[in-house]
Amino acid sequence: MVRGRRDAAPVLWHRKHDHRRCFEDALARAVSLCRRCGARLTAIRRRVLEVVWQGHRPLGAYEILETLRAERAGVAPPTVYRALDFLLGHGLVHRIESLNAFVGCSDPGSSHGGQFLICRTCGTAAELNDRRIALAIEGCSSESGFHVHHATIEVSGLCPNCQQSDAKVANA
Amino acid sequence: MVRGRRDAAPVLWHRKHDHRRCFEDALARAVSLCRRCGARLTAIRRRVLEVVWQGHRPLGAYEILETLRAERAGVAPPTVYRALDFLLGHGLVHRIESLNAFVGCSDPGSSHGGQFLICRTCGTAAELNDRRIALAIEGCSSESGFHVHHATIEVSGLCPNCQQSDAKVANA
DNA sequence: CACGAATTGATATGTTATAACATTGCTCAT
DNA sequence: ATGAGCAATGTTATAACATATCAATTCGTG
Repeated sequence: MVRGRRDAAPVLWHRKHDHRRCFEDALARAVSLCRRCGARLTAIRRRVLEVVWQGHRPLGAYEILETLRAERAGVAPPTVYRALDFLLGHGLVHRIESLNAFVGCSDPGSSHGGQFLICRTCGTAAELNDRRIALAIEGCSSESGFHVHHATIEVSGLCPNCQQSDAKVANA
Repeated sequence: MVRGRRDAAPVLWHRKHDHRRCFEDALARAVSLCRRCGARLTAIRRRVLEVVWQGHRPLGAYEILETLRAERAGVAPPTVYRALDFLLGHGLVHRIESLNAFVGCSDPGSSHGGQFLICRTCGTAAELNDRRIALAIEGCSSESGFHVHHATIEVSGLCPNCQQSDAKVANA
């Protein structure tokens, strides 16, 4: 449970990153993952996944809804929530509890709780998946006799870019 | 930031625990803490704190509201939310993001993010405050150049009691 | 093609949280 | 004492997030 796989996370802010590329990769992985397990990545589900990925920050369900409504009439909240449930169930997106928002999973296919660094200035969220954190939590929990099912880890703070911006403002 | 102070957490489930006593202690600490920093622990705020502590599991704002309404007429949501904001601001309660609920802080006065073990069967939440977890998160974050402000850590699973109950059911 | 199951549409409603402004009541300088 | 200033609370309305329910449609399969 709560298996971390990478120690060095490919954090969003480390380098300029090709948004289109990362999004297309995610979509391709989703398609192949669904094909393998016989799940139906229908048009709506696929579109919701695209919208979530293109936002590249956690999006609220009603933000997604607005985007869909601009494309086709008559989309209602249940449509979005059902698509999100599907995507959550297949590990293609994560829910950010502290924001009531959703974000694409950067490592679908591997079973893992999400670990997120969320910038409270620019709103971007980087998915971390660090074994040390998972192990620390698993360790403490089992010392208390607690059996872990899922760990929600959401760290709020300042991303590197926004720290710089802050400094500039302070110096001005 | 996110300083853990104890390594061995006094987890709720370790022993039978005197509910009245723990609640009275919490209230006494709150009173003295507010006196020291000049904050006004008014009747409403105090009552909300009592209700939250007596629940001894995370309570939703509207659950608290119902309790208050049974005692005095005309209490509305803002009343509860304002009291909760005050209590959150002074570190007397924590918000559980994954439940949209509130729980008394077992260690007010020390600055700390909350770490919670939440049983998905009985609903109780035990506050942990483990340095190892805090350090792991601080470490990973700073490796990514991220400056931590607040860490939300909410672990869902089975408490010792409910693991036993499950086993009994399975054997029956 | 017809069947059953999964998906989506449509409407209504439940749940959580805050905005906005009026009122009360306390403190403190005069 | 007294009233200006401010913090707290009351009151109403509404925003934001989420789900229940049932009808209609679509899709894969025999």
